[in-house]
Amino acid sequence: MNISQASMKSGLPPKTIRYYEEIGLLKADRRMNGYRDYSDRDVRRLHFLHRARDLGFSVDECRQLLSLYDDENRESAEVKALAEAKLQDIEQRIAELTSLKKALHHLVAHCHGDNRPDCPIIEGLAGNQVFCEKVFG
Amino acid sequence: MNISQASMKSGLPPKTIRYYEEIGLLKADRRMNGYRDYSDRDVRRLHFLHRARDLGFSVDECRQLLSLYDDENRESAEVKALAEAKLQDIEQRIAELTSLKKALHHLVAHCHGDNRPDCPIIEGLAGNQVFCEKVFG
DNA sequence: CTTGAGCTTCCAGTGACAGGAAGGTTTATT
DNA sequence: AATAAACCTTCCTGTCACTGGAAGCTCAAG
Repeated sequence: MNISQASMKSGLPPKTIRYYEEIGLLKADRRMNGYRDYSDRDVRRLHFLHRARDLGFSVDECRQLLSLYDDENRESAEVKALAEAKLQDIEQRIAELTSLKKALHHLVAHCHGDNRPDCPIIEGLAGNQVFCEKVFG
Repeated sequence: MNISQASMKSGLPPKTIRYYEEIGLLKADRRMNGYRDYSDRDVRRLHFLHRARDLGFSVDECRQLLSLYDDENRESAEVKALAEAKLQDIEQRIAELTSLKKALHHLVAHCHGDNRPDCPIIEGLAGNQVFCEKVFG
């Protein structure tokens, strides 16, 4: 099937599919006319990539996952290790964002938000000690 | 002072400071020899940028914040609006990551992780309906 | 036969820098 | 005074994972 069919079935834009081919992630057969030709198996693998990317795996991690996907003799422990590492990444990012959120929330909560110029958010960003102590405790 | 002094005081790498100048965020005076020359005020503004970036504001948002920082007649409501929008962004990102985490955690939890090849993570990524229903309920 | 959709490749741009090369300046040591 | 080390400059490239667009094929329909 043509690339647009593969795109619809896998959920990946054609541009992305070509890009994956360019970086050697998933190469397609070619027809006489030069058009790419995707099999059902290709589509399954594209779909797999789509979901793995959506789950936060980098393209390089997807490369590993795909080779495990293709490997009939894989050990599930290897897959699990990858997934657990990614889980840790995600938890780390959540923790970082949560502390950002807290800090910003503190600042926002202390800003009266009217037409006067004095603003604890600006002071907080400036690193004004007095304001920071007031705001962050 | 030279760029490395400004770097140490503001916490931004020299490369970043030059980049900020290149994109018109904060331009520095020049000495006879072509070296950049930073005042204490410049350092305060660099420091401000550093904290704003750390709090998750994009460079363009930092541009707005910096002009508000410089504006003696700013209205704190304007700053607050920016900060609240950013707060929403952050909450959105946390929500997305949290749902990622859930999905991945489900997959990981159901993988026995031994030397056998059958693996709910791989099946889940492949979109295998049977496995997905088992794993995600 | 023409029109329009679909396919191809290639080039440029995104955000926010980081790394490194080539070369000028300043400072410290010998 | 010579030299070496450290610091500064600009410019170019690379990162990550695409996205947009241009120029030029091919294909299906009317």
